[in-house]
Amino acid sequence: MGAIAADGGRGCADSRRREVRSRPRNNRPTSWDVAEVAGVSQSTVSRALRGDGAISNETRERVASAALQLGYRPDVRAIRLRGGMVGYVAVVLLYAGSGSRRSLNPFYFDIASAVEAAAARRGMSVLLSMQGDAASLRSDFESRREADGVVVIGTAANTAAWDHFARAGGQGSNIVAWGAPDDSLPCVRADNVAAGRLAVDHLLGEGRRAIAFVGPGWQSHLSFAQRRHGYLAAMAGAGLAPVEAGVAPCGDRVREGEEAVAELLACGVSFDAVFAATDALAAGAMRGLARAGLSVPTHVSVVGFDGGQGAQMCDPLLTTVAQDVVAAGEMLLATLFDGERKEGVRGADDVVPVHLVVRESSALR
Amino acid sequence: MGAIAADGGRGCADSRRREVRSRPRNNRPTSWDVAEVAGVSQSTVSRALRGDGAISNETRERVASAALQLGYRPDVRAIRLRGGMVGYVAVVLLYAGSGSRRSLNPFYFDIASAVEAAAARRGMSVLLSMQGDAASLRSDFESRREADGVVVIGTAANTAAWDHFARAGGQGSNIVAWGAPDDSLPCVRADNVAAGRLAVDHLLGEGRRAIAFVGPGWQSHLSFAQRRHGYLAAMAGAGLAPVEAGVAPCGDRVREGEEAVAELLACGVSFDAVFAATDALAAGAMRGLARAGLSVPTHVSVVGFDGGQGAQMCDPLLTTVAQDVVAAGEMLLATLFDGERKEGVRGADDVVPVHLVVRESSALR
DNA sequence: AAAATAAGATTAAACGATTCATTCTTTCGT
DNA sequence: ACGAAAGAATGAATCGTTTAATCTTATTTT
Repeated sequence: MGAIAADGGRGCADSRRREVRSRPRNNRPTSWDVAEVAGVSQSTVSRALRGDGAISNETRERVASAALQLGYRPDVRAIRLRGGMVGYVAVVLLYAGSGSRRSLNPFYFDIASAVEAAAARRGMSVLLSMQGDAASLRSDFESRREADGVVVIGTAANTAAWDHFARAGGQGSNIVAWGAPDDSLPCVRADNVAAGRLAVDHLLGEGRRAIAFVGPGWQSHLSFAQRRHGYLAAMAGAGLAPVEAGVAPCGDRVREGEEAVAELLACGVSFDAVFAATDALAAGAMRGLARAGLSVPTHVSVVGFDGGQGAQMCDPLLTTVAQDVVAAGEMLLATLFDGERKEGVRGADDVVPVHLVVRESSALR
Repeated sequence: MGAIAADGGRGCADSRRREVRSRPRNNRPTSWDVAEVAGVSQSTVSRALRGDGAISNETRERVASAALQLGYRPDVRAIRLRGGMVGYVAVVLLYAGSGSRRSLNPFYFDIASAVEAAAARRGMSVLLSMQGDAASLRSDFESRREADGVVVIGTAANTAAWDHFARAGGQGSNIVAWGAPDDSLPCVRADNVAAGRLAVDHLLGEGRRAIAFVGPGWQSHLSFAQRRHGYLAAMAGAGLAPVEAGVAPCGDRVREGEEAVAELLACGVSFDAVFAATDALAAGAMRGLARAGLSVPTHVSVVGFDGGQGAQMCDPLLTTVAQDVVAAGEMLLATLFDGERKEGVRGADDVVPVHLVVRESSALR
């Protein structure tokens, strides 16, 4: 005690520490700087700031104010090195189509954005890969293991890529998909069946009876099949016969919607409403109707599915079954990180809710 | 010393090292494992793999094969902590508008995709941030410094954010912008003046004379000002009077284009063509024309600007001045990484080329 | 009053790479 | 043959945190 009082024991200890850890003052403050200012040890700073062990209130406050004063923020790089987490979620966007005709569904960006928001809530960042082929995935995320988890987004028909992901999932990679063609890997989906029902019920409420489904009819993709199933069930429930316009497996583009409607009209099939499995297909359907001199919604009502920004570029504005993207992002990351994995059986609450957004393409005036 | 020599220096050294660094075999191999297999020191592994110092060919090969055998890949977290480059480009997308009405220009994703392709060519990956406010930027990329460079994309009116970036750039952050409001930080732009000229010349070639400009007219944003300038110059060159429809500063959304045209019509201004500063504005203009019973392109031709996927959701398909996104991505990364920085003066070849894509909205039939 | 206990704070050991300063061999020039 | 220089590999410090293991005191128990 006496000795310490002689020249300030604390100051002495500090200067010694400073010598030991020669500090070149790179640029930003570290927990050592905070410790120096607060007059405590570095580990105390760490514990005080994260509210970890036993710390007196007075010390906690002194540390907090020192940190504030210096503008201290912990360095993620060190935290991650120490803690085992990388802090990255890899988001892989899969193209539809192939070769030079490949394209990305703009809605995927809405999902990616929601994933980023959910990741930010967990203190993580997003590594984006839009090149989307199996090769780039292998080099980026599997072999280097740069991410703590991988979110694959896309309804692509690229079976090679999906096989690859399924294999990676089987080998213990932390992976989850949005819109996988089947259930061979953990997957989050919208409530597609409800979506089909919702669309049909809305159109029935408007007095439509001959409601056509525009979308991939084959078993190629579970999400599409579910939407179709909801549509068929609702039609059957109303005692109406379904009208289907075939689209190529996983077909998801404007042109394909236009061609489907054109084919329907060419065959002389009559209908007064369209439920399209995708907003892009719906936009195409509206083009096809316009080409044939039919007015939306006067002659034909159109309802799409997705609820992204694309629906607002159309004219008339597209009525659509919107997915709750925020919930989707949260659910994807929960599946990746918040336990309850490897369950195999998924409950009904693993499904992202949908709701109808009524705009101009179905509002009879 | 004597003890070590007693039973074989190398073998003993290895076992000693193993003892010292108790290895819990978390999951993936480290450079120490490679060193053990190759029978060299850990630091030699590092130097051998990155081809750094003086290493004999034989050792290099032994290390390489050991690394291959173990499937070793250096851990980014450690490299980062030590202060090296990590191979990440942060891409920040800025919202237009604010609050709950904020939205992202879909074209930004095309740019982001091009940046990713350019980054992949350099062996780098993309860290995406779409939350885009100054706060998240500060926490993500400045204070934490996770990326080797930052690409900011957006024509947002969010001056606080831009100020922040300018300050970050001034403080030595490796940063480049696409579509900054001014030249306060390194920036790559499309050849906006040429774009305005291109659009006007095309419309003149169709026989149009009263060509209206729909876009932000004020000085709010350099890119918009340049497009307007190209328009004005081309009109003056043809001896025609300009027709301008004002849009809010940095206004970039469908609704704003629609309102601008509606206002023009309400004022009794007559015109037979529109050049819009953005595809979204052009889509809005077409909506406004349709509402007024005017047909595109029969009564009025419309030309947009951007050339992203959005232009293909419109009906009729939008004629637009397309930017060479591949060149844009390459140029952004070149500015970030390939020297020639801090020049202040930028030559004409720092401008991304544009070209006209003629589709339905201006093709008189 | 001595010993046991608990609270508060400190030391030091990881985490996994890079890199500078050494050490140990060899080879070469004079 | 001896010192110098080059070549090849090693040791140890470093980056900035977290956290287990200690070390002080102050307080309570017997």
